[in-house]
Amino acid sequence: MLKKRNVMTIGTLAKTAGVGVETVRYYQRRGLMSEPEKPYGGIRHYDEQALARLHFIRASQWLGFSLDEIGELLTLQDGAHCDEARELGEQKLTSVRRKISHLQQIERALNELVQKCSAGHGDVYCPLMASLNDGVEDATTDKHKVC
Amino acid sequence: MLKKRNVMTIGTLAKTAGVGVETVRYYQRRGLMSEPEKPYGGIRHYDEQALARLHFIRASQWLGFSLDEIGELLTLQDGAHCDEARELGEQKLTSVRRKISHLQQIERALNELVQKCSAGHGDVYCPLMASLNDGVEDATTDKHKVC
DNA sequence: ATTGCTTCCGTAGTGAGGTACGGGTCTAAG
DNA sequence: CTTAGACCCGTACCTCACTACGGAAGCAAT
Ligand SMILES: [Zn+2]
Ligand SMILES: [Zn+2]
Ligand SMILES: [Zn+2]
Ligand SMILES: [Zn+2]
Repeated sequence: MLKKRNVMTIGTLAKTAGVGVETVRYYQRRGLMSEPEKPYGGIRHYDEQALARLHFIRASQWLGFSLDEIGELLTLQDGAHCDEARELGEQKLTSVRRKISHLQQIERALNELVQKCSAGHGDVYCPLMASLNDGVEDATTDKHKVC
Repeated sequence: MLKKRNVMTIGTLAKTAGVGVETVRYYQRRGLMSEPEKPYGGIRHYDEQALARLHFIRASQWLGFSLDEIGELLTLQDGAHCDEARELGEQKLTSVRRKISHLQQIERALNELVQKCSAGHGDVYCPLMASLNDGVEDATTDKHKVC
């Protein structure tokens, strides 16, 4: 794993960025990274630009962007289109907030069910199971259609 | 769509429960629902038990259970194993809470990026893009490995 | 009786984001 | 010089929860 001053093989690149080799090749197939020219009969080498690109992809991915959206972000990377990139970011922020409130709804419902069950119902029907059979009351059908 | 006193065809059942016919058949293949006996050369009919089962599945699914987990829940449905079902519920609750805090982390990071960008950086580098290139600082790599 | 919607049944495809395999070629260490 | 371990490349496979397809047969209305 000698990287002669920012020149790496695909394996070193992948390990440095914390992804698998196959993942890098997959990003290349998706058009998110370019494949360097191969010296005659030799092995491709990658520089720190490639590493930066991998960082960009993983960071964007962590923020919730899909690989398609990341492709779009990459075309806006030149700095001249930062308002469009910000627009994408705002949309993603909205969708993240929607996901959070969806999960919080679920959290409340689930917590209530577990509480009711563990509050000891003496050999009568289990309110947890009963609620599942009834459809978790109004929580599921009604509100889920909204979000 | 005549349901002669709680007897339905698969299509009526599906529509009543708000799912597709194919979905019902898929649940049958998964072993989550049983397939009623078919009268000679005729059409299977479903009763309200089947409908209740569909409600159970969709409610559990809404709470974040996978179809495999729902299969497990169904075997605990008899009321004698409600502590085991509650255990599953508690695990799911934990995982939902983990997801929420994960998303909240993302929400903070994304919000900060968008704010910094829209606060007008006069034709200099865009902090949003810069952060993506750098890996969104400590947020991504470090903390994501924890959760 | 003919049209036209369902049901029945098996198989196959979707999307997202990879992961695995297999056979060939390179290269570095011993 | 040999051999272990990368690399190269295409293709297939994976999970999850559906969704679609295709052809035969049933059932209801016109
Ligand atoms: Zn209980
Ligand atoms: Zn929802
Ligand atoms: Zn900007
Ligand atoms: Zn995480």
